[in-house]
This record gives sequence, C-alpha cells and structure tokens, in this order.
Amino acid sequence: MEKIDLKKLAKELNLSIATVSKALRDSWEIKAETKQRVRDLADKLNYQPNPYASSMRKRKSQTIAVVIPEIANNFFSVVLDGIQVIAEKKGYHVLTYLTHESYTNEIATIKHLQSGRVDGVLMSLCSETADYQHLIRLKETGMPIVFFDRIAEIPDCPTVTTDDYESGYGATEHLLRRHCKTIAYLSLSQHTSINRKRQQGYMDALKNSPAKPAKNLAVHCGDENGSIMLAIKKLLSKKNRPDGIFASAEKLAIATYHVCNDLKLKIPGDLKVISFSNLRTASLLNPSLSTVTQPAFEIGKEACELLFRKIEKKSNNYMSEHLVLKSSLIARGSTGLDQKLK
Amino acid sequence: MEKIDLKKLAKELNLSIATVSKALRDSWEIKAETKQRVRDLADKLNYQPNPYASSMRKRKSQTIAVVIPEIANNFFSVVLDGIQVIAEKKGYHVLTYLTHESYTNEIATIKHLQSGRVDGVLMSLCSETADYQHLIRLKETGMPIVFFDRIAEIPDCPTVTTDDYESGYGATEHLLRRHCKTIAYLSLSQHTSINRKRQQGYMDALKNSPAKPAKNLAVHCGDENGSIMLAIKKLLSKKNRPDGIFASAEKLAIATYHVCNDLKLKIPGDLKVISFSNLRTASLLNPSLSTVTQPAFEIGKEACELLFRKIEKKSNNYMSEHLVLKSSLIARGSTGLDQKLK
DNA sequence: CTGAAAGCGCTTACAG
DNA sequence: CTGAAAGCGCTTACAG
Repeated sequence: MEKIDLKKLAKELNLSIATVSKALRDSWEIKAETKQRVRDLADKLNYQPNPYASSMRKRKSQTIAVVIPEIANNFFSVVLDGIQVIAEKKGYHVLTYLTHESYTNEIATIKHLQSGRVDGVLMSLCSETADYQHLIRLKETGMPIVFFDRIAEIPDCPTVTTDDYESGYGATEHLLRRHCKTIAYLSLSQHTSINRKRQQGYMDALKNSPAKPAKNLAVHCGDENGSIMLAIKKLLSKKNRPDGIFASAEKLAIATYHVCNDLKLKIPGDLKVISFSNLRTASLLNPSLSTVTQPAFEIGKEACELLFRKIEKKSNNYMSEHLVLKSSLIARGSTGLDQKLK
Repeated sequence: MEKIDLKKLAKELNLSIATVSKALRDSWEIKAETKQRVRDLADKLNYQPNPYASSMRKRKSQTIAVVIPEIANNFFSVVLDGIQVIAEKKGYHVLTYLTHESYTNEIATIKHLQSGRVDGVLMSLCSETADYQHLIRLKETGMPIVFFDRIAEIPDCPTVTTDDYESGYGATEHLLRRHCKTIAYLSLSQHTSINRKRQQGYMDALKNSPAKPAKNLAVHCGDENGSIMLAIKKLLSKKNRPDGIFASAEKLAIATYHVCNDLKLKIPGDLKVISFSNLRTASLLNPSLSTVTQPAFEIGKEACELLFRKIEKKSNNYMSEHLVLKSSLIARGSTGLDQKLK
C-alpha cells in the first residue's frame, strides 16, 4: 500500500495541490462540491496528512513534552493519565521523557527540547536539581513551561502544587494526637521545594505541640532502595528509636513496613506510620496505611490546562498562575485508627 | 532569545548552509578545521536542529508510538519504563496513546498513526478489540508493529507475551494443592488472547486434578470498577460460593479483598486468592497476596528491542519473532502460605 | 473559486 | 573541500 499524499490526491482529482489542501482544511475559498469530491477521495484512500510537514509550515507541533523523574510510580502515572486526557481532548500528542532522578539527564532533555519538537513542556524536577539555568534558558526561547509537584520557581512559569506545608503540619499533628513522642520525618532528598515545605510544616507542628517531643528527627534517605532500607534500619535499630514515622514518599513507607517486619516491630503498637502516598492498596495493607494523598489525576489535568492556556496566548504576557490543590489525610490502621473507611 | 537555525550559523561563519549541515553531521567531505569552527559556534549559540525538518527530509521521525489501554496501572507503567530505557538508548522519542479500553479510540489512534508521525508502534490491544482490520491496514503501509501482552496474531508482527497457559495452569494447581474445591477464574473481559490461554490453563488444571472440584467457574466481570465489585459480591454471596479465586488481573484481586472485608469473609480461611499482579505491595497486604507476576520491565525492553530490529531492517522480510517470557508464581498468605519471602 | 509560487529548516546528490 | 540546487509534504499570501 503506497503512501498517499496531497500530490496524489490532486493528480487523481485534476486539481492543484493548493486547492486540495484548502478543501481539506475546509477553507471558505473552495466551493462545496469540490470540497466534497476531495474529502470523498481522501477518505477512500485513507489519506493522513504528514504531521511534520504541517508542523514545519505552521511552526507548531501539536505536541507537548512531559518530563518526569520516573514513570513506574503511582503518583506520576496517574498524573500522566490526567495529562493525556486533556491533551487528547485538545488533539495534542504527548512525548514522555524520564530523568530517572538524574540532573544530567534532565539537562540533556531540556536542552533537546529547544529544538522545537514540542509546543510546551510539563515538568516535575528531578531530586538532584538545585540550579534552574537550563530551565530558564528554555523558557527564554519562548517555550511555555508548567511545573507540577516538584516545581521550579521561575517567573512566568505557572505551577500546580498541593498544600505541602499544611499537609506536613497536619500529618505531624495527627501523629502527635496519636501520642507519638519522637517523630522522624523521612524524605528522599532534601533539595526539593516540596520537601522544604513539608518539613517546615512538620517542624512547626512539633514546635506548637504541647507534648514537646524529644527530638526533631529529619532523615534524608537518598533515592535508591538500598540506601533507603539502610537508613531506616539504622534509625529503627537505635534503642531510643522514634515511635512515629512521617514518610514524605510512598517508597519510604513501604521500606518502613519491610524493616519493621525484619526487626519485629509492630505497627502501630511500636511505631506509628503516616505517609504521602497514592497507593491504591493503602487500605488493604497490613496494617492499613494512614496516608496523605495528593489528587494526582487533577494535578495532571490542571497542569495540562494551564499549559494550553499558556500555549494559546503565547504573546500575552499575563501573570503566571500558581494553583494549589488540597491533599487529603486519611487515617488508618498504621496510626492506630482502623475504622474501615470506604 | 531568537531561534537559531542553519541559515544563521552559515551567515555568521561565512559558509553555505550545506557546508554547515555537513560539518555538523561530521561528513568526510568537510575538513577538520571547518568542522571545529562550525561546532564551536553551534555549541556557543546552543543550536538544536529542527527535528521535523530532518524528519521530513530523511523520512524517518526517530519516534515510536506506544499504544496501551491505560497508564495508571502497575503493569503498563513498568512496561513503559522498560520501553523508555531502550528508546532513549537508541535516541528515539516516545509518544504515548491511551485507548482507555475503547475499540473506537484504538481505531482512531491507529488510523492517525498512518500519517508518518512515528517509525514504529508498540501495542497492547484494548479489551474490546476482536477485529484486527485497522491493525492490518496499518501494517500494510509498512509500519513495523510489535505487540506485547495483549497481542494480535498478524503475520510479520513480532510479539512478546508471557507463558499464560502455563501460569494459568500453575496458579490453579496451586489453589488445588491448597485444598480448594471450587475455584472461580475471574477475568475482566473474555475476548483477549491472553485470557483464552490463561483460562485454558485453568480448565486443564481442573480437568487433570484428582480432587475433581465441583465446578468450572469462569466469571467475566467487565472492565469497570462498579461492575467488577458487583460481580464479585454476587459470586461470594451465594451459599455455594467458591473457596478459591484465581484473578487474572490485579484489580480483580483488590476488589475481592474489599468484598471479603464487606462480607466478613476471611482470606485465606474462607477463601484463597491468587492473582496475576505487579503490585509492589503484594507482600505487605493483609493477608499478603499470592501472585503470578509478569516481568513487566523485561517485556517493555524486549518488545522495544524487537521493534528496533524491525525498524532497522525494514526491507528484510524476515520471520517474525514471538518471544515468550516466564511469569513467576509467588505463594503468600492469601493462599495460606505466609512464610516471609523476601 | 482555483492555481502558481514561495517557503518552513533541513539533507544530499552533484558540480566545481 | 565547498556550495548551488532540488526536494521532503505541506500551507498560505497572492494573482487571476
């Protein structure tokens, strides 16, 4: 089956390429009858316009890029789902790039994105990223960029985040109410803006607590499974170990469960656990896991909608928007509250 | 910051566009000194070639499409991870399309893919797909297609699957050994080839069983969460309810856990459960879930590698390859085996 | 209402 | 070793 293009349609119809092109785009310049003939043949021969030719001519690619640290992750895969829904509605295509939490990868990807392959970028920083020069450079080429969750604060770049300070405060308060005296805040990396906010919420909640817990324990475990297990094992093996864990990422909670199994520590008896998490099985774990859950699907949708707003009124140098969505705290068995919530 | 293209580089360097282009592609026609000058300026000005212009000229897009039913799913998101790893290594870009289990969406996506937007397609069928005409048409345009997991059997299209018959047999045998008398095989949809194989394995295992379980119970629950819960609730409310569940998809097992909570049925006491699943938290569930786990990451990698082999020797009409990877059965608490496996 | 022509930013066969 | 020219498949301002 040969590839069919405008030229072939034109020849077959005894029309010029220009006329066929206009007919297919439903131009008012073309009379109805001609449009019909053209469309009929295009349908019959299953004509699909070459997107790259149009892209070049129109200088827009109908494509956006999503740059995320990883994909095999409940949070990011659901965000992506939300993004895809909006992009599809707009007739846009979605290219995905994974940085695998590596700054070097992130730089290479962002640099490539200056090529004009996409009309806009949706992005969540990798944990190593502390410097935003590569992103500022991309932005300065006129590329619309919207950050979500792990954001960079760059002028004119809209962001979608969740109420990280409040969630951090709330989760800590929850542990305090559950009578924890020593609460460890676990995070993967200390550099992200999110982490700063969550940890600040945690610290403020401790400060305001009448109970005055003994210590402010913040442990940065790194990003690798090995280092995470090790850090948590070390933490929980001490004789003055914490009696509460506030995990800022799902994998830290999972690792905590495993370590508790190994060390024969009982959750919630010996240790109460609450975690930022989008696990769909949180309520089925043993014990069910108390979570702070971010609205991942909405984050994806909102971020994508902000991006399209930015793409569509590119010239308009309007204020950038910063959307903050609410996470929800769901108390379950790991903090001693095993009422069956639906 | 203005967009920089070959023309600008050429002007700046007092060279022709052709020379600059060749220098950047390291052509032997260009002398070393010129190459250096060109590269230096390109680096300095952060030149990125317009990919769509090259694509058009070279008639390849350096892009592949991944068409999957959903993304917010442990299996598919890990497969995608594997695909991305290989694609990135090859310098290819990855477009993702979700069919959301809808045949209509699948047809529209596949039709679009005839446009030349991508050089190859990696695909897992949606559950509604029973007719392959749209795929055959795409293949006949010369598009390399590799199917994984939910495959279509189409000449010249390589496939990557797992040993579904054997896994179905093995999981059923496992339930029989755990003294189940009536085993329900739960699936989302009955049309997929995978399902046929798994179910065949299940039925043969029952047939060969000395125990002769009372019934051959295969329940097709549909794809929506509502219909799934309903079907399972109905099944487990009967007084001659099954004492074993073999779930061919993770969400069926999760629904089963929820229904058991509602109906106060104990797993594994009243009901034993084993499920195809890529849940990373299977071992932490209450009770831990016995699983048949597919090597999702490898599936993605292998499928992507097959695709590149196909893309690279397009002319060569070689035999299509059919790769079958092994799933692993991990017995846990939900079938009464709670030894802590690591 | 239709068509010739220029051009999007590249690559490559060919001439010099 | 360098460059002029054609062309990838479209779109669009312009002429008729």
